[in-house]
Amino acid sequence: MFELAGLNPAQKEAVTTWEGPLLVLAGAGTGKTRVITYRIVELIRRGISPERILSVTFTNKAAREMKERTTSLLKKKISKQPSISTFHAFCVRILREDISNLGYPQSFSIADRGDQESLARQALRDIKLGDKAMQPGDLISNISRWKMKAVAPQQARHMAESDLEFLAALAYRKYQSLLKASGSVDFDDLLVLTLDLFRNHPQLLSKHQNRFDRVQIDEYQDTNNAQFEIVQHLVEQSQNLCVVGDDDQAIYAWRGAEVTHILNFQQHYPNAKVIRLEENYRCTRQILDLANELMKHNITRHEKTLWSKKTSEKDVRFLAYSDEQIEAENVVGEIKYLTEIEKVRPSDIAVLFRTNEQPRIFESEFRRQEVCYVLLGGQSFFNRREVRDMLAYLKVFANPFDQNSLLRIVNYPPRGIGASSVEKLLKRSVGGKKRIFDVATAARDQNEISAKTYSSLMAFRGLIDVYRQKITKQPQNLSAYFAQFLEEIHYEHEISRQYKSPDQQQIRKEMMQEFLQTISQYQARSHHPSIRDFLQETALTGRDDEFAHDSPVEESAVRLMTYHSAKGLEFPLVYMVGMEEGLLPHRRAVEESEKSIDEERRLAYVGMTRAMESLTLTRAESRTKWGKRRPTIPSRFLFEIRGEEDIDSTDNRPDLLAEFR
DNA sequence: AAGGAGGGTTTTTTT
DNA sequence: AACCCTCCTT
Repeated sequence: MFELAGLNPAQKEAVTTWEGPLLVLAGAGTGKTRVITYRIVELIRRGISPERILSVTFTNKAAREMKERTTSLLKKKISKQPSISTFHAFCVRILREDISNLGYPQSFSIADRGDQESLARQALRDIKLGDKAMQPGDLISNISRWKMKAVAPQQARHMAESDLEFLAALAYRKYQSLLKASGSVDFDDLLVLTLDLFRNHPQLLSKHQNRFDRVQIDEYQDTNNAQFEIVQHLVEQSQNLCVVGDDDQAIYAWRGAEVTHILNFQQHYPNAKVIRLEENYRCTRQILDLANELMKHNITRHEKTLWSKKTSEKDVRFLAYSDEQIEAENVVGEIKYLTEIEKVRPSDIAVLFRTNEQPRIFESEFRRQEVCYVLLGGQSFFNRREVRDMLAYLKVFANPFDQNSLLRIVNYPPRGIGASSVEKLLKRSVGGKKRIFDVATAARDQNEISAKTYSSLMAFRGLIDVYRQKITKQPQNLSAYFAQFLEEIHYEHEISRQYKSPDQQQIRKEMMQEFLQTISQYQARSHHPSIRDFLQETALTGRDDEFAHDSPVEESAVRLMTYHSAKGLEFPLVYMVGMEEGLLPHRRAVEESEKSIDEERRLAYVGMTRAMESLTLTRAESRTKWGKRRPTIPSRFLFEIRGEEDIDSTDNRPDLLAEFR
């Protein structure tokens, strides 16, 4: 037990409280990951069989690190492993076993964001609700909200209070039927279907209840209703639930997370014990004081007093530059100096921002000044056209009924299967229930498509089948076969043909190479590689940063990421850039409500409390957006942090804000 | 069917 | 500035 010697009394208590419900209110930097990890280790030492322990983390990265940490703490090798995974990955495991009870195929695939978007687009088109009235993204978030509240498409239609809502409900139905017809589930379905299983199949529920008798949930403040209920079902009998979180770091309300779950834990679990961790080991007092000051402006929260023993001579810095170009130049310039002259480790430095558009200018500045950087999180890689194409090909290989993906690539690169022919085939496919290949002969016989188109289509089907078979037979050659396939369809050639500028060509070919590399990396580490498994992994975890810390390049690279992706991480030096009204707090939050401002404030708090030694907040006095340069207003948070009036003149704030919109 | 020109729209955050 | 859609010509 001597490892526990390093823990403070509160931490020790949290680690050794094993029976019954436990709520650990752990402020930023108070060692909550440590507590969870030690709990797992102690439980195993106490004789609880590892596979009976379930620990749910928020990100894949956290799960990975927790696994590594537990194995190294245990010293002895154990034959069975505790279940440490994200919520979604946990649900996938359950569904792989039992989803057939819900009328889905055992081998369902997971629709990623790109799939969701094209399904939504198609649904909106079919409902004749143009992109003008509702963006695919809006439809997706509506659908997500419905699903989290367990509202079926039919119900949604009856509940609609406006025409737009009614049409959205129709689109929801269309979306869901297209999704199901392709044998896929989306992210929300993973939770909703698991809950469905638990609610309506008692014998399956008790199977899973008996499987786990210790359950831990990290970042509990960010659980949504479905997750909350799943957990409730799971621990119904044992009540051995430990949740850890911090209401001040709740930043996922927009995704359906409910802070009330952590705030009302004691009502939900009347026997709950509550332990507070309030000593911060991460930040210097200078940083922590300002962060606490900021949070005083949020009214509805658990009062807590975070304190730190760490001090430093360095103060938190507030810097303003004339525009975003100068801001980037200076921040990168300073980082260059720090890493090259002061020999600061680049991976100890993080640049944090609110939106995914912000890092662009920093990226080119890092490249120009030749400082190694890495852009973490974000789905930008998977939004690239080339990557989406290649994913679509893989999906067609993996799932012949994935019509959505097939449509994306059936004529790309162009092979003589035009839009109007596809349109006619689609009409015959009965809403995706039949494949376009299967209705092609009939369409040709009735002269709906030309003989030429027909033969291209059949040749394409043949090619797909050949490669599908090759890959199925020898999945260990996945990446080689796929590269060969791309060669055969002249994909790279198509890039050169389509993009005139050498710059564009190079970037796009690099994307293609990078994707191929992602496949080889997957193949190298997987014991039983398969397309389906690869796709599942990419859908659940995005691009694999998994081996980030192994690779020497990334080890020596400055970190760039959003506040959301920085959650749970820490860095000796942190730069928060673009501290302006409209960016942080984001414009949409400002337009919405006071509540959304509170969440933006928590976002700023999360950002500040990532910093261990040094924190710098910068802003640009003017910024170019949509091709227009506009003056900006300092973020209100800058004032709140330092006590209202401190900062430069703010007389014209309301007018400028109007102009910003 | 293919390719190009032109016009309009877009950017919150992600498992 | 990047992307998508639509329309027009070949």
